[in-house]
Amino acid sequence: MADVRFEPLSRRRLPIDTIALAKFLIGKTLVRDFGGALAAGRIVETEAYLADDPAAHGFNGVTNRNRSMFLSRGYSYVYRIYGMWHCVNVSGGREHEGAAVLVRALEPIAGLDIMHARRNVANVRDLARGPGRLCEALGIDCDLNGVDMCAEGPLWLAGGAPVVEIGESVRIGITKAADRVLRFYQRGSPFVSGPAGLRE
DNA sequence: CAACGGATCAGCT
DNA sequence: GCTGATCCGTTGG
Repeated sequence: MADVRFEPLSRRRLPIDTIALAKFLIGKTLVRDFGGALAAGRIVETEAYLADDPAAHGFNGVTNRNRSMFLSRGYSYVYRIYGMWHCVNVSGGREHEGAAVLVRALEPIAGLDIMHARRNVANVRDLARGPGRLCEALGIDCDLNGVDMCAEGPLWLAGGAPVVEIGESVRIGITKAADRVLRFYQRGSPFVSGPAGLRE
């Protein structure tokens, strides 16, 4: 029987609106199960990628890579970036919509020894501050693409603190639609990625 | 602290 | 061929 703190969120609790989902996920928990050993972190930073959004991988329609973005909300979309890293999203919107929320940073809360074993950094702060780093810390790769994150399995979403102060900014590292304010973060958290000006 | 280059490859043009 | 939802070590102010 799993720790009650990590009970999966039910799909009907996930907002259908993708911007609302990106904000909703701040403060929730991302849980990774390595066959019995758990690692988990509190989500402190997200970005929304919308259906009519040139920066979103689903903008030009379904491809083999982005297929899981078009599932109903609450499934993982994992892809490889810059040859050596992975990024994990939570699919958003209605089925076939092609929206997603990128999980950009975590505050580690469980299984820190597991994360340290996977990432060669001294500080807890550097374990999962950034989308590539958090995937490395939690052992997330393309094998975990398309999993149901509203049920216990290798990767799922659980509850968290109900209220946090949420900051907003433009998204990081993109060139298309770079002026849209679709990044959300827990204001003031040292576990948020990006320059200091984008954490306040 | 900011800027820059290297690592490394799937997906597209 | 080129680009990219990144990270890290090094260099310079």
